[in-house]
Amino acid sequence: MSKREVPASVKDARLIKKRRNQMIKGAIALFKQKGFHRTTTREIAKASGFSIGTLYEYIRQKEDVLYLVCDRIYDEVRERMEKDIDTHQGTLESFKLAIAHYFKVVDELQDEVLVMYQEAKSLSKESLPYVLDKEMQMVGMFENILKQCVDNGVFHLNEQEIRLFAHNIFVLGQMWGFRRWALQKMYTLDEYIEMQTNLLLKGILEKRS
Amino acid sequence: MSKREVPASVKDARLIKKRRNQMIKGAIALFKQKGFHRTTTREIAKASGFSIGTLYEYIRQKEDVLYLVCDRIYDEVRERMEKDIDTHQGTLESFKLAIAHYFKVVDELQDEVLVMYQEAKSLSKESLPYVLDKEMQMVGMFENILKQCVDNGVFHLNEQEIRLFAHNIFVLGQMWGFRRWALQKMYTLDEYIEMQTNLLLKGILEKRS
Amino acid sequence: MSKREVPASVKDARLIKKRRNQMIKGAIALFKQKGFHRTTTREIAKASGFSIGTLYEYIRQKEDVLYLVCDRIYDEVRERMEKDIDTHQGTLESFKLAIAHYFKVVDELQDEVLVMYQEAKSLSKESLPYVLDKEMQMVGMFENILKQCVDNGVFHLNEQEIRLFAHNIFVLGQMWGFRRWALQKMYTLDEYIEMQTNLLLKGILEKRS
Amino acid sequence: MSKREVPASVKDARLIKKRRNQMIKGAIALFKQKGFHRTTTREIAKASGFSIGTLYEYIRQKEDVLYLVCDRIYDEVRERMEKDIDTHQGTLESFKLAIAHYFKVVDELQDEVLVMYQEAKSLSKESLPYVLDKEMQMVGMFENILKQCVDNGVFHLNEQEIRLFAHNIFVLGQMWGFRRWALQKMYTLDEYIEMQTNLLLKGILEKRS
DNA sequence: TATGAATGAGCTTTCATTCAT
DNA sequence: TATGAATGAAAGCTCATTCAT
Repeated sequence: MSKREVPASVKDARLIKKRRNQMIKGAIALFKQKGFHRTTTREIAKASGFSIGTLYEYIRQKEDVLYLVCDRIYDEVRERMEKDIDTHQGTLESFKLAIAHYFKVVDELQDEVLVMYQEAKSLSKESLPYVLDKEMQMVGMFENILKQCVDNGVFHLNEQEIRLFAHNIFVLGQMWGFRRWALQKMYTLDEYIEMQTNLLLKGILEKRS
Repeated sequence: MSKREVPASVKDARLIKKRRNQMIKGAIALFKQKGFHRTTTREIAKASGFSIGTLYEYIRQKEDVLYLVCDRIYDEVRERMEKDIDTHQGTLESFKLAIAHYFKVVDELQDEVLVMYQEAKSLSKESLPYVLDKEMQMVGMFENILKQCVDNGVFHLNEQEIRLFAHNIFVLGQMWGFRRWALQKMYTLDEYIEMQTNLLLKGILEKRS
Repeated sequence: MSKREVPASVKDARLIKKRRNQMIKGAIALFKQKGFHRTTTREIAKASGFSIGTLYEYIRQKEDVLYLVCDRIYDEVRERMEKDIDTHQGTLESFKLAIAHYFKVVDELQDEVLVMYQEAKSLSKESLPYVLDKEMQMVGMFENILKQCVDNGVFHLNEQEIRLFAHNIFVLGQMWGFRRWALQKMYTLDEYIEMQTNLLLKGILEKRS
Repeated sequence: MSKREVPASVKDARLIKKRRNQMIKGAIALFKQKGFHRTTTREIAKASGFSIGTLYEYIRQKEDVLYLVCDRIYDEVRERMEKDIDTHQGTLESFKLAIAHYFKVVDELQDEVLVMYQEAKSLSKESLPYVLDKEMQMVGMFENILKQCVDNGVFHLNEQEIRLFAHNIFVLGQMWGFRRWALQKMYTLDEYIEMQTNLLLKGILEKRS
């Protein structure tokens, strides 16, 4: 799985990359403002700095733009996560740092995350699985971190609990973005991170000893 | 706030209620399948059992249908919650029951909740606040339950924590619906309820004393 | 010719008269504002003080309203003309008075005249002749006045000239209404009357001896 | 003032000119038959020789077509007037020629003039002033001619009279078109010109000397 | 490769007219 | 006679997509 090939008429791979970068950048800006459906292909072309004809040299359908955008956003998030996080330590501290870092990445990319969050459902039956797969990889990252901690005896969680917990972390992170209208009025990002970390951890830390 | 009046050309209030019920029912079925944007007004009319002309006797714009749908879904959720839940007991057991009940309601209405979840953002700047307001009322319900428990000494939480916790409960409930493609493959509803309740509770229960 | 029967479902002639009066009054007010095409039958019904269903008890088609309106406006103009003008004197003074009076009537009914002027063209091929016929009767009135004057030796005009002159008077009167955006900024009604009368008269008054 | 820019999506100015010419020609033909309101945009597109989509590449709204049509007709009328008329001579003969020429132009373009005459009022508040301005320029042309004659002592008229007279000429010219159902049955164009010229002139020629 | 004019299916919305009550 | 809910044809307009240049 991992990547759906979006066919282009143009051959030059270098050019494809360049043009698609322009396209993704322009499209995200537009999708933020008006959503996928209310954005026209002409607008995307214009925001990308080329003509509508050129746009269609690099995609087949409008929906391809959405796929490329979603794909890119996940790459971006994962890249930032991987750059700064060591998922293999398996200590309480590394777990806390991972959460904090993830929440910060969501905060930085909150517009992008929101776009993907709201528009991914408009992907075709064909494209959606690729994006969901990427999402599961992100969740999988949290699973791995948790597993390391469990292996090290920091937490006691079974397989099922690890999975659910990873989902919770993933969603509570996104929540900072998609419920910003409520949350960001009440807390700073740091407060949010601290409170959520506490709540999450208290739930699973071994309390007897 | 509480309700935006959607203007109708027809005067008979009873009829408005009846027709709008048909409309909401038809629209939800369609929005489930194809989303708001891909559903046409003609389809809505047809699914509602009347003509396109009649549809427009009961709304002014397509978007009104979406508002009506969102509004109804929240009423439905709240109604079911209120019917079976006593929010004033302030006991651990009542808290657990409230969560379990909420999760069950989300499960029963999962299509509806998903629709509202995914499409609400397409509401106009004018309508959105009304829907967000309803959402905050739901969150407020959890806040109240938590407050009662805190007052009774069941939990120790400050104002900020209560609020965040209420949001978490709300979102983790919805999560059962909007991440069903992952979660419902892994757990039954009862398992989900039990595990989440555990995780949530362990985080806040007073452990020593 | 003289009148086209607009069929009504209702039998009671008295009622027909009453309802049509309401209708004409309401319609004129609306046509003034927005023209015939932009006025809906619902608006006409409402402005008339009854329901759309009732409206259609007294007409067959929307266009009938326009016909009734045009018909009424001509009656109104003619009625006012006939009330105050003696067309049989054949003196210079009576001619001047007739013109002045006509111009004053146009001024008083300028909205109505404008409506008829602008909308009559929307009448069907069937109705239009009846309205044009009424218009010709008005022109005929001026012809008669002119003829009397010619018979009395006040003017020297042949048949052709009388006819054209009557048209000129008719149109220059209406002009006060339909070019009001220009004329009424430059002249008062009295100035307009005086100047036009002078110009008209100098052209035909016997100048020698 | 002088011209309202009607925005086009297409950039090639040459093409815009060409397509709009087709459009204007097609639209005039249709407006003649059925008026602006009863003509559909699809009909205009078809009569112009292109698709509805293409039509909207060259205008923004249906009303723009009407504006373009009115604008063109005035240009056409003025162009023809300017080509053959010297407005600066200030002789009786040149005045007569100007009237005759104007009446002939109205006769040649009588369908166009009629269209503009009947439909201009359907222009939006935004466009109308531009058309009225053009109309005033035409009237201004007659004013100038009259002024020259007054300066040369051919007529004795004050400012106010010149203005009114110019309006009269303008309207009596149009009258040949918009009352053709009556006038053109009674007179030939030449007769009409001669009679109107006589009536107009006798009114203002200096009679004593 | 890049362009942008052309296309037309399809959208939302309106409104004259009907007819059961 | 009066009502107004129901209808659906038809309107204006948009926009994803194509293709000749």
